[in-house]
Amino acid sequence: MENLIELFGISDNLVPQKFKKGHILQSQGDVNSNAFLVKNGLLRSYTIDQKGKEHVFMFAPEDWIISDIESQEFHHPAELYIECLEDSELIILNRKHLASVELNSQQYQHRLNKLSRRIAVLQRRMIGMMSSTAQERYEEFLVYYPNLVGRVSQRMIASYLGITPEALSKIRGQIAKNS
Amino acid sequence: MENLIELFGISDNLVPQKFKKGHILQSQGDVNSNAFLVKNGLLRSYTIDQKGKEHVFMFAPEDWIISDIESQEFHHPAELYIECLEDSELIILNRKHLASVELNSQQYQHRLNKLSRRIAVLQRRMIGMMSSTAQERYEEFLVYYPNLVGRVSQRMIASYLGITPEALSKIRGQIAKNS
DNA sequence: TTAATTTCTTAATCTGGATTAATAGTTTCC
DNA sequence: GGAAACTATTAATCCAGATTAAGAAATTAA
Repeated sequence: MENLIELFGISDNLVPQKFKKGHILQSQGDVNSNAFLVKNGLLRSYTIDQKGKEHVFMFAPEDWIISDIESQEFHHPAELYIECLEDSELIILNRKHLASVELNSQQYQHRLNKLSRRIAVLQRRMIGMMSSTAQERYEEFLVYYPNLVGRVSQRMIASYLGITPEALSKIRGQIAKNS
Repeated sequence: MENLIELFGISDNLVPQKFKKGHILQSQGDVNSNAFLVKNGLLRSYTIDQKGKEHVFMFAPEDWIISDIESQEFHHPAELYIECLEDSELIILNRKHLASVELNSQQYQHRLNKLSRRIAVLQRRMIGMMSSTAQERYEEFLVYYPNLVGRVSQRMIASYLGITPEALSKIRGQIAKNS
């Protein structure tokens, strides 16, 4: 906990709050969106598009921070829902916490580092989306997030990969057969 | 120019350098990658995948900064090529410049803000990629980057959108017909 | 504990965009 | 200034993954 204060420069309201599986922490359109630090449990963010279809944007297991950056930093209505996939303990970081005035150089560097990593992940995912088949993306997912497999439904993995559950099921059948 | 110093905390080597259209500033695999601030001209970053196909990752017109964040921040070999699409004047920012020790709070905030915006753009693009048709993505591109249309070839717009030039040509034909 | 809902799978059919190919401009550059 | 190399377009064919449908297994709720 001290760690958090040191690294992020957050000094109060650090008591983790408990939420039940299925709880929606934030909805599309919300204007005062928060960031959530996962102490334990699992969250996901997702959108629902014009055609009513859900698309998982990211998963956040222990020690991850999840938020709709555009909404949080630039005060836009949130595009993303944020939902508990398991009973979770979370530290809620609102704009006030994150915009605390006096950070030291190390704390700023830490935040810059976190954001850079996020960009790197998105860059890799975007490139994968443009250049790899669904099967290749699934296999990469298994390598990058082995700890999420089994904890998250196939339906949601499919959604994260940008395909239907039926397509993922077929791919899994293929992989099982060829091995 | 003073502006740059103030905002970014970069104090030397600020002389812009000139490069010709077609010049490759950085290649996939390079280990000491830079960031490039475009004073004027136009750059793009792109990858070439296993199958030898090119995918445009981003365009950078005047006042944009372009880099392969993962390579630059985390010292990985670059995934992205960076190329001049027009004769350009650039300020090259190497790791030393960007890691300068003494930044003030405002300068840190400025950098955090820049990275957050980049994440917001990638988030929107990722969601669009998962939930919109090629035509919808093209129409959104026209709205978001009207100044790039005409300056960049159809081939590269198609690549940015994640489709072939033939598919984009068909879409353009459709749009022209229905209006 | 049973009923209702959700998840996963298999299979048939459909479709948006890829691939291949051919033609007509444009640029580039000896 | 002319050949070679790219760019854009149209059209025919193809295919990865979507859609639709239906049944079996697992979860949730009452």
